[in-house]
Amino acid sequence: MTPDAAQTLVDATAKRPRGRPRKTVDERDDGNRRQALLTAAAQLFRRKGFAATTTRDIAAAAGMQSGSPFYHFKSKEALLYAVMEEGMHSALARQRAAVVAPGQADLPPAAQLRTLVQAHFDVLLGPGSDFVPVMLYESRSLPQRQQKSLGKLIADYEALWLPVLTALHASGELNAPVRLARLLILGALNWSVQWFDPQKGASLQELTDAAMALFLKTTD
Amino acid sequence: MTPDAAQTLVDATAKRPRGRPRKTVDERDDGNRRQALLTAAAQLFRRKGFAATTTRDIAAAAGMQSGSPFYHFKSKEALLYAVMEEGMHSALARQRAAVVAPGQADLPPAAQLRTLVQAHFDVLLGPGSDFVPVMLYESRSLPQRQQKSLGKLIADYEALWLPVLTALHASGELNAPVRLARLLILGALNWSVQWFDPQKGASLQELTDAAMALFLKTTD
DNA sequence: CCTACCGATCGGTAGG
DNA sequence: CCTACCGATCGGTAGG
Repeated sequence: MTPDAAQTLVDATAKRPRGRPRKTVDERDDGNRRQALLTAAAQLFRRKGFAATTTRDIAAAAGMQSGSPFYHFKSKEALLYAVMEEGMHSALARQRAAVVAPGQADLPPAAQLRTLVQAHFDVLLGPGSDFVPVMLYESRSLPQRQQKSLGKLIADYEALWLPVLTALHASGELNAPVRLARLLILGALNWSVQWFDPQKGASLQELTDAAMALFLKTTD
Repeated sequence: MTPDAAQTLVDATAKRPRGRPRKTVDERDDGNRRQALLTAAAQLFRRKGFAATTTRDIAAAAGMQSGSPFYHFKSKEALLYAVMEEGMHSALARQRAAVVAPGQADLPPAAQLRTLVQAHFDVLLGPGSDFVPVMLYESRSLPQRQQKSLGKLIADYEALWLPVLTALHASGELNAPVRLARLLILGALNWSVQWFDPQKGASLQELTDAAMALFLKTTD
């Protein structure tokens, strides 16, 4: 480093306002590193499971040293909870947007169900879809306290399905008790996480078609 | 201990035949301890997951010391594999017996499907049903080698469903591509492991009814 | 966010 | 199948 360069740095420091020091472009983004941890954790938790994933794995995947995740999260469990919460929030936002989209409420119930099913598949299997599958398959790794907390979000999510299924039941298109039907339907969709391979086989479109054909009586 | 009692013990030893010493009734049964380990492991793997379960947990649940499981199994993974294999073997035997039961082949396809569904629910949720759920939810914890080995049993199991679903598709009672239908149906059933509570709510009978009503078009 | 580290736990083994 | 133990790994922390 030349004396001039050093001088520049010192000058820059001298000109800084009080309080939290600014960082350079490369190091900026406070939330950036935290988000990198979340993404890495979601991916690893999904692939290997929570207990089999090391905080060191996660740190490495986010380009950090082994102790650094604990600067952002109090514990490994807190990281898991954050992953699940982000997953549920985005899934809820996604479905709510679909439900309140213009004209959606005027569609026949079968078409409304299709919207829910398609969005659900996308949340589970689409790009960047590691968060919700972790929520689905690792919730027992969470302390009961936080399981209850997530339970509210899950209840909200499931509540979106009930009016649609009730309407379909009333019209004779759905021929099973509504609450059991919801559990079975969501199970059929959730299980796709275990076998769906985006590289080969069916598209999400075909999957949605098959699910609709399976669950609903054709009334036309 | 009185001198007489000690004398009796010594005499008993003197009268024993050569070779492997006989054990008393309480300690007998070579395969007994192994089976106790399998049962304990299945239960713990199901409740806490494979990675979160300690071989010490399993040993304690079977009434052994921490190192003893390794007298019966080469490794923790070998224990997991044995649990899964036993689960698949019993499930296969169960379904095959149902399929070849007298008169079963003469039943209409819908009734045959009901038999498969009911037996599947019982394998997942009935008494002593920890083995297959472990197989379903922990297979990623197995080395690829053994995953492939289990894959054959799984393929055999799924093959039992195909002719029945094909017949239902032909008759118009099932309205979705057969292979996707099988994946979705088994998913709906398998997911019940996550929510079914035998203490409250529906019975396996009601569950089966709901599934049949959901999947099949009524043709009567 | 890194360096250096601790205490606990865990799968597995030797030797009986 | 038990006793006694080892080596490695892991979640987490102090101090900067």
